[in-house]
Amino acid sequence: MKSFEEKVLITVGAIKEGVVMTYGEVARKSGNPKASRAVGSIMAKNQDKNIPCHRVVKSDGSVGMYNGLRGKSKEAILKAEGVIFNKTGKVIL
DNA sequence: TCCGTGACTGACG
DNA sequence: GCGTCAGCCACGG
Repeated sequence: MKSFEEKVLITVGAIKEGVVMTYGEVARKSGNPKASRAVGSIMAKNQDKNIPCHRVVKSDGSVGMYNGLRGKSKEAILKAEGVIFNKTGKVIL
């Protein structure tokens, strides 16, 4: 039985290029819909090289607080990935 | 085992 | 539409 942490890492790692997923969705796929907070916590403590954390955003589509990259905001990265942002600066889910 | 922390979410005013 | 509050969960010490 994999730990919730493992499931989260796998789920996030399975996100395709140009696609974004909310913490809530990741938590749900990981088996705990209400563990959205835990998802962020796990990532923050365990930023896996193979985990495209930048493809994970908040439930409202905003990029969240991720600042693991030097000055590079998630928005710029996601745009490069092909993700479309609306004029309010939020990702199209 | 208990406590603190955090890249969140939903509800309320 | 925005700010605030409380609830939720997993991990490490």
